[in-house]
Amino acid sequence: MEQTYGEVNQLGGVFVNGRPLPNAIRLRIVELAQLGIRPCDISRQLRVSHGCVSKILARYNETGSILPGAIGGSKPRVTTPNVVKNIRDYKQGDPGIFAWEIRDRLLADAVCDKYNVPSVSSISRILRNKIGNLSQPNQYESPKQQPPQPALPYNHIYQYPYPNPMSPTGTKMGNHPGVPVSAGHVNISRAWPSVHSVSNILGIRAFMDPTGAIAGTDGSYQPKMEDWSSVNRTPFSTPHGVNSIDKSSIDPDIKYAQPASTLSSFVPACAYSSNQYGVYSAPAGGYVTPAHHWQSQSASLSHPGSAMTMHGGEIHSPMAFKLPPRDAGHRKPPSPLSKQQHEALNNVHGHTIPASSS
DNA sequence: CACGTTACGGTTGAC
DNA sequence: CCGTCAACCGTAACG
Repeated sequence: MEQTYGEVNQLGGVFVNGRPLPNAIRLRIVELAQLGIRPCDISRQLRVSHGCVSKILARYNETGSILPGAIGGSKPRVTTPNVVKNIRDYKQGDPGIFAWEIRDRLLADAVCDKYNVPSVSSISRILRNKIGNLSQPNQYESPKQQPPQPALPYNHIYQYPYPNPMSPTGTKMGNHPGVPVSAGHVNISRAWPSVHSVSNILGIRAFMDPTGAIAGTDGSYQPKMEDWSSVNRTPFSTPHGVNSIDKSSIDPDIKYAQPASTLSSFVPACAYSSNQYGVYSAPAGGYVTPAHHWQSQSASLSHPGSAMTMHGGEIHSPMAFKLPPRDAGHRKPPSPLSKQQHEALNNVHGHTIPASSS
């Protein structure tokens, strides 16, 4: 059903209402920002609303992730069977106990951590609804849920083990190996200026959903981003600290990456750029190609020096269909960008879009 | 002019 | 299986 046509914003950029911007663009936003390019310029160059640029950048600064948040679904329930059970125990142990006292005890007993401890009102509700009259202990917790505490469904397994120091016990996510990281080489430390790296993302994505990675190629607006997004999303735990993403993971392509030179450092293996764009553009682009990882990467990395350039290069697909670029073209102000920056911007240019669709 | 914020219309996915 | 709901999205517009 969703052909997901893209819509065109005032800047001439294409977007799909309700859906996150493709990773490539998000990444590019961060990259450019790291180069010192101003948000307003990034906005114009990538044709993404400044509000969006602002939001992505802010999120990146805060979490270290460029990925969108998890869309849909329900918040993880804090009132897991285990929690309910404990509440019941507390109540039975001391019928006169106050909800806030129960809350404190949950924390004290490490049943919950500050991130998932139920609110006082929730506890009251639990006492009222689920526990009701203790007098009749036969009614146990919720009817069905019995599953091994779903803990945080949100960040399922993919949650990354944040190095974060303060991580609250509770939210123990599935930290641990499970993660994609397994991919052999971890780290590619490609020295991003910031601690966090964005690079992997792509990697992750590719890694997790190969098809998806190239996805766009088929013309559809990419298969489910949320998948990968969840990868690094950090729900609530560790409000910051998240640097998450981190490099660890992936970057399959990195292997190709050569010790790139300086610039490249800013552009992680370019790996991403290529396919990422596919996400949106691919279809029509004519790129349809065989899908594989394309040339891009190879090509690109090859020239360290010009790294960015190329990396953008592959994107060339003209936005042809849909919006005549006419407007955009000239508006570019004489911003004081360094040459390097300009280059960076340039390549970025042509992002296209899904428009096509059939 | 730059940019933070937010209303709005939209999508997604757990329940 | 379907509807509801709450989370997220990006744009547009306001300040």
